[in-house]
Amino acid sequence: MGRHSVFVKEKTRKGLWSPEEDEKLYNYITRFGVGCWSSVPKLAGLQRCGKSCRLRWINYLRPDLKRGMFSQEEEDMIVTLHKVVGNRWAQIAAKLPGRTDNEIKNFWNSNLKKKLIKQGIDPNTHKPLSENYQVRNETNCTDKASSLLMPKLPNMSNSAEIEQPFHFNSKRIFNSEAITRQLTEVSRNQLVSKQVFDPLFLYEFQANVNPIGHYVHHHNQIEGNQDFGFCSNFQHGQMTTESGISDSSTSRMSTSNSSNTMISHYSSAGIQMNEMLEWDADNKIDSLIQYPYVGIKNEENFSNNNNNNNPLSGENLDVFHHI
DNA sequence: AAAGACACCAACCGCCCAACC
DNA sequence: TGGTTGGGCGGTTGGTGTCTT
Repeated sequence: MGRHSVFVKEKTRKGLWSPEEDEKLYNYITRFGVGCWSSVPKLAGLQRCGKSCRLRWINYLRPDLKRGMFSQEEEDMIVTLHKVVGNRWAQIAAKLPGRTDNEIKNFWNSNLKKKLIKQGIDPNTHKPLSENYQVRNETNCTDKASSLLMPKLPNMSNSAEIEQPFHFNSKRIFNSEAITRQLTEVSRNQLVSKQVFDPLFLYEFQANVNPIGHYVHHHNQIEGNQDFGFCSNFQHGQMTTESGISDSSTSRMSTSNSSNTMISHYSSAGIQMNEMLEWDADNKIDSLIQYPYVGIKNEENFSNNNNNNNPLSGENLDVFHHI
């Protein structure tokens, strides 16, 4: 690892974290805070490198993590931001409270990328695929996303064919089909050129979902954020649902089936206009990312919600008792 | 029922950069 | 001023679960 000589000298564990390791790290950080990561493993009694501890904390143990499914706003937000900043996941994550760059990156690669391609949009350029396809064919481009998926693409000049979902895994396509059904050529263009939040769309979207199971998990996650992102049925490395099925793309539904459906859905995005406007890294983005949230009622402040929680409460530490 | 294919995601790797000495 | 260290980031990999054949 070159400069990170510590990792070579010390016997460091690799691979998945055990519940005991999680507990040690969690207890240490919540008690003493994040100082020098390189000293954390020793002080916390872990045989991990500091870098690994940092990653584990940031991507998994951190109390303010939202976890669970991405809401439609979050999806739109990611697409919109990616259009502007590209693969700068950290920048995108900074605008999505409770989400990590790694999480967003994975979600993009496993879900959004394909969704965009299905919509006839090149995920790299955010332009219609038909144009790029021609260019790529001419230049023999070996881009992974395009080259792998391109052979399956229908003729994008035929709008009727665009409506046909590709032959993805029948279960996993579940959400995507619902989305695709909603997306006429016009609406799809709107999605790209101007993000539009459509509650009805979401309502229909959810109508196909078993109200129990995956969904309940997410519901608890968002509205009952008292447990810092650890839900009561937390298991090591997994956020399980009542049906015992771990989260997957299949369960990426909007947030609530309660009477507060839309409200919690709105707030679940955890995005506020003032937060966006504070983003000085790329001012040109601001104008782009404001419109999806116009008119959105944000009754809860995700950040505040989290800040009000006590990270050292027994409830939070209780998560490890379930492991 | 079993094997292969596929999808997801946690974690690792390597590079970059800023801070420190 | 140059070397070292630590943190951050994006790309990639490998394990695991699920689906298809």
